[in-house]
Amino acid sequence: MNVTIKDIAKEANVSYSTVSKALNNSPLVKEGTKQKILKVANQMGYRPNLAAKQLVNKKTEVVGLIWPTIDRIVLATLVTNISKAFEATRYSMILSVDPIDIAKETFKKFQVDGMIVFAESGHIIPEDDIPLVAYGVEKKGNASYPIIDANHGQAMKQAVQYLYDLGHRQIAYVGHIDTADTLQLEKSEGYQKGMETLELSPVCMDTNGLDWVDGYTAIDGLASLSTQPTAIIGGSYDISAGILRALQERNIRVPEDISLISYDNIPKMETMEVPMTCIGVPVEVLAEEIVQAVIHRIESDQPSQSLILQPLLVERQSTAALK
Amino acid sequence: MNVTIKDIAKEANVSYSTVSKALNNSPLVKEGTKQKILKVANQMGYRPNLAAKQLVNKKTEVVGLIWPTIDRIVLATLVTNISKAFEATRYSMILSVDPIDIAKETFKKFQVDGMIVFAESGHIIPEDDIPLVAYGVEKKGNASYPIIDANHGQAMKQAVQYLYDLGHRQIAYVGHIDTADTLQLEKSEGYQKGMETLELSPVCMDTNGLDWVDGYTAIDGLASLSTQPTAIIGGSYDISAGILRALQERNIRVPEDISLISYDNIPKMETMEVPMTCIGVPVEVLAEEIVQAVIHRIESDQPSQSLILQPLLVERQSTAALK
DNA sequence: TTGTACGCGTTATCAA
DNA sequence: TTGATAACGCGTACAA
Repeated sequence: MNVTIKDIAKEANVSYSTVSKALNNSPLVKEGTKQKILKVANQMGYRPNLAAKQLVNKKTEVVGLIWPTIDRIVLATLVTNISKAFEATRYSMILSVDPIDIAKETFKKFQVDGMIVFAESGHIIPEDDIPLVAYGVEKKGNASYPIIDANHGQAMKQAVQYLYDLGHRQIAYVGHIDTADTLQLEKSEGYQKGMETLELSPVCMDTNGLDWVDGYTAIDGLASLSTQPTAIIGGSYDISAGILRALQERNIRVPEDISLISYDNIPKMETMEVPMTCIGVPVEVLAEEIVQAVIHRIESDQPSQSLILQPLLVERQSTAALK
Repeated sequence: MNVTIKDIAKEANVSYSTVSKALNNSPLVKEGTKQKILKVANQMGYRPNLAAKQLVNKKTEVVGLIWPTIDRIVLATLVTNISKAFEATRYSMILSVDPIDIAKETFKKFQVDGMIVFAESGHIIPEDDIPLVAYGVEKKGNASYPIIDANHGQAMKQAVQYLYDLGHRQIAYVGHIDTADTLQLEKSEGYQKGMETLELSPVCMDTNGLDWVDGYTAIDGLASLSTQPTAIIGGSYDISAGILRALQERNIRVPEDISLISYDNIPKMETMEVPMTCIGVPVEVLAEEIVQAVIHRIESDQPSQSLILQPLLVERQSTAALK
């Protein structure tokens, strides 16, 4: 049997409503008694009963995160960061790896206050009464919920400009190009626009996938290019890791022979064999924005805005000025 | 505002206690009224309030799964399968990716009925009042909770025997050998014992890691072996995928030139470039056993037993009899 | 400043 | 077979 506020009341010789007030830090109770009650509660190992609270408040202070594509590991870092970001709030987060519909049912059962959804690009989620925020979904038509996403195109343009400023003119993009995945398309298009703006001719190497091995094997095509690039932009962490390895095996030094910059701004970039210069919305920022967005949506009546976050370039040792 | 049993009672002209009975399919209510009530409830879109139920029952019918090492993707398949396995029960599952201690706190707050923990090998989890089942943790001393695990050593012996029966005598093991990870050690030791039993001399190739690339690069050492293996046992899915690719790039055909069998019994093995013969506890079985174990622990007073599950060999096209 | 009493939505016990 | 009522643990208006 768990200890309740009544038990505490008995122990502290006060009524249980006073205990309730004290525990909720109400100004309606004298500081002295408050302290005494808090102390007793602590000693007895009191834990509030969420169910009872919820029954009264009609609030759970829980947000559900729906992550149906658990096998796409890229998002794991983001999930971890979102989870951390919630620690600073009064909300807790629970996770479901079920398909969206099933997960929504489960979360409704739990009466979560809000939901975050990671969905495939272009996919619209039917929204019902529970506040919902989506991450990385293309805004087709008018979704009724806010969408948080990174500005992938802008990131690519910025990467091109950065390399340009270092003196590079032969800049290749290695990523998944021939795909229906709008996220990937935004990246390759951003790269191309960036190149055109600077009057450079784009060189794309298609990885035909998003895994390490795809970046690794794409470099096989390097030799057959008519002009050798002095800098490469990798489309994602995994791809860039594969690229880096492939270059090293060919004794092409990074950054002395080729500069390499990667999309995705995550801590792992720091600890690669060659610490990687990268571009993208820092994953902590992304997490924080997503968390703030759901909370805002839950607590405010004003409609929440969709949000496109701007990328940040972090310079490390994989890029250098052209000699 | 959600519809409650009282609303239904009013609508159906019965008392709300009758509604409660009807909804719980109690035999204490006439079939006719039961049907009527069910129909009304359905029409009104009734959803039971979990919090209220929980307040009375002291049960949430929720199990929490703690998965702190979210970045080790191997477990993703298992998580998905466990989630599916729960669908057939009256329990729901929620997930936390926080460190064990924090996750336990969160789950206690939710008053989950039980927990499943994926922990690092050799790590003992302090258990408190709430039923707990661990997966894949070495039983050091006497943990107070049951541990479900696969018999990795046995799996390796079985793999060796299988290849032996196909006529192979030069059987190499490619996996992470020089490590403190007891899971990996059990595998390599199982292999060695299996070889010794058949009076064959073991040949180990250390991958120094568990990723795709580790299997891929380990094959670099193949040429320098004094005797070429006719069969290889890969230590995990990722490793074997790397091995397969490396072999193909060297124009070594699987299974014509070398037979390849992999540890890990997961559906993905089926869809590899060469459908992979594999050994291990089928992930669906593992999931089912884990789910049954928690539920048993929750619902029965008898102490639950730890469980070592036996592997199953699935023959596909990556292995063949020695010509 | 503290205590009393009620209600949240449900189950369970007992009386009708 | 049905209905009234207490209880679960907590928050809160209202009374003391």
